[in-house]
Amino acid sequence: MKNDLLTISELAYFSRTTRDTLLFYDKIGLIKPTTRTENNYRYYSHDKIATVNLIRTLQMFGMQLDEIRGIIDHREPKLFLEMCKDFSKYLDGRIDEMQREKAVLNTLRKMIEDSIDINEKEINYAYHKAESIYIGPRNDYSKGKSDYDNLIAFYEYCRQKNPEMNLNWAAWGIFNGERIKKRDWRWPDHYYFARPNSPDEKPAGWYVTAYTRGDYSCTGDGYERLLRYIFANGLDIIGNAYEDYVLNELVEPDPQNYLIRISIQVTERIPIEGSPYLLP
Amino acid sequence: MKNDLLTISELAYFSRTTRDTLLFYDKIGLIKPTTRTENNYRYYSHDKIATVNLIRTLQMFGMQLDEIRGIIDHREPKLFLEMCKDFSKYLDGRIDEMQREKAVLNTLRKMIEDSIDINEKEINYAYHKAESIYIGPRNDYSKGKSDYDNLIAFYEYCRQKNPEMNLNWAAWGIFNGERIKKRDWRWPDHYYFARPNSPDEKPAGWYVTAYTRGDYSCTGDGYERLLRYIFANGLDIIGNAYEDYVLNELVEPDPQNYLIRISIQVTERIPIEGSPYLLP
DNA sequence: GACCCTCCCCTTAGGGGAGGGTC
DNA sequence: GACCCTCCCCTTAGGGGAGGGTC
Repeated sequence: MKNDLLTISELAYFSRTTRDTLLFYDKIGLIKPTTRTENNYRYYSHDKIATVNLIRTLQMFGMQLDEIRGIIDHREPKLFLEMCKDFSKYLDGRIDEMQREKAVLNTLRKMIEDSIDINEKEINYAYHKAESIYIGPRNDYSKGKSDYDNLIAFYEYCRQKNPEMNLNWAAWGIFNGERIKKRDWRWPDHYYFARPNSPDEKPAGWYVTAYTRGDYSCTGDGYERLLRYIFANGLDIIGNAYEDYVLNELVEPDPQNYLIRISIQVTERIPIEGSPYLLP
Repeated sequence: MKNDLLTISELAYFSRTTRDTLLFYDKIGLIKPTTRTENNYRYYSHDKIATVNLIRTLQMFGMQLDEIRGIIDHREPKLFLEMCKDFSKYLDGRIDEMQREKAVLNTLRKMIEDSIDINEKEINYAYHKAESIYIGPRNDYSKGKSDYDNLIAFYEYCRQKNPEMNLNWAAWGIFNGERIKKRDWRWPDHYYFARPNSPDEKPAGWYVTAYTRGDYSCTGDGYERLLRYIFANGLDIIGNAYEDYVLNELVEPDPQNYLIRISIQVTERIPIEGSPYLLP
């Protein structure tokens, strides 16, 4: 230290950064040394510590060094208050979205965990609580449009309605119950995401559930078993069918091992005197 | 489309990415085309759509492409559940920290806003509610250690106790009241941060507050005015002095314009019959 | 005309040396 | 011996052309 000036390493220490960073800031003209001696050594005044702090804070607000260079000599309280407000709003949005992501993650997790000890051939008949979901527009298969085209349209729809939305989770399918009765389960009528606090819901009620193994076009076997069960037990389809892709590309390299869960909303079974409420 | 294979642009469309990205993935061997024709055109099978989705999801979990390449052929439910748990924990931590950041931001904002229409020469005597703050260890000025050294030690202390903590906000100073009585206000005894849900607090009680303008070494004038006020009004110092750097390097290019707020905890004034409770 | 290919250069914010001089 | 300097190369995940061939 000479004349109360700091060497480059001292400044790095006091401003909790590295010598390399300061060399870089010098190079791009963001923080120039207060003076350079004849042997080219850099010396900095103490107030550069504050400048480094300022830069770090502005970086935290999401600014690039280029912008920061523009702003650094035009600081003023009003501007800072504006940035605070913006950043606060940004934090609100991120917090909100992260909370949603967590909820979706837990849904996925529970679904996978539940699937580990299922009996694949068993049909389940049970009451389901309502679930908040996000339903896309009705799919359009005219003019040779494929299910992929519809998936793209669904993602596009989500992005427009809700730009913050995380679109990386697999979308699932909804099939109108009337179509299932006609044994037409090739393509879903809607795509949907699990998503808390959404305007839509999968309604509460009684559902029959089956699992099928294989890729997304191999659901026929599951539907056949469900229809047989429904018929044998005097039930009736009164809502939609939901396909959830439980084990999918996220966890299974081989499409032949994908696991799909199909749930169809049906009538409540009226208990009959002397007979068990649920079939074995 | 030929033989049910996708061209590179079709795959890009269906997997909501760009042609450039797929060229890049081919180059680094992350997704190779299913086949290449003699003229070097790339053709992809449909299941590559799932692969792109997988990559995007793993990226969201914070993975680099290098790691992803290692994992992509070893997918399995257990591994995915692990990653879900890790990511969920990470989200919890980030949400928590962002909420704290927001609160700190609001404190800063309120302080700056409050300072806009103050009368700089006025002394304020008022009851303050308790505030949650984060206090560092006692500063050590032996062996020529500077206040900067102590600030570094404070930051280091914070980082060790709480690695997630955001350290970019200005730290403020605490001065023992007994030292203030002896007119020794050169260096703070502790540094502290505003921080909600901290173990420490600035206690509730009666405080006298003054503002001073100038850099961090120009606080003498403020303390002198406060001591005169305290004496003139028959008050006594019964707690610490807190220096808050209201307008600092974040908002003011010129250190001569920094604004510092000094609050000292004092006795409650007993109202005297016929006299106003507060001095003008 | 729209789509495909292969080079090749560019971006952010520094980090990591090598080779040589200075407190 | 610890610190300083100036080159120079490297990193991530692609984006943006140029120049030439193909559906």
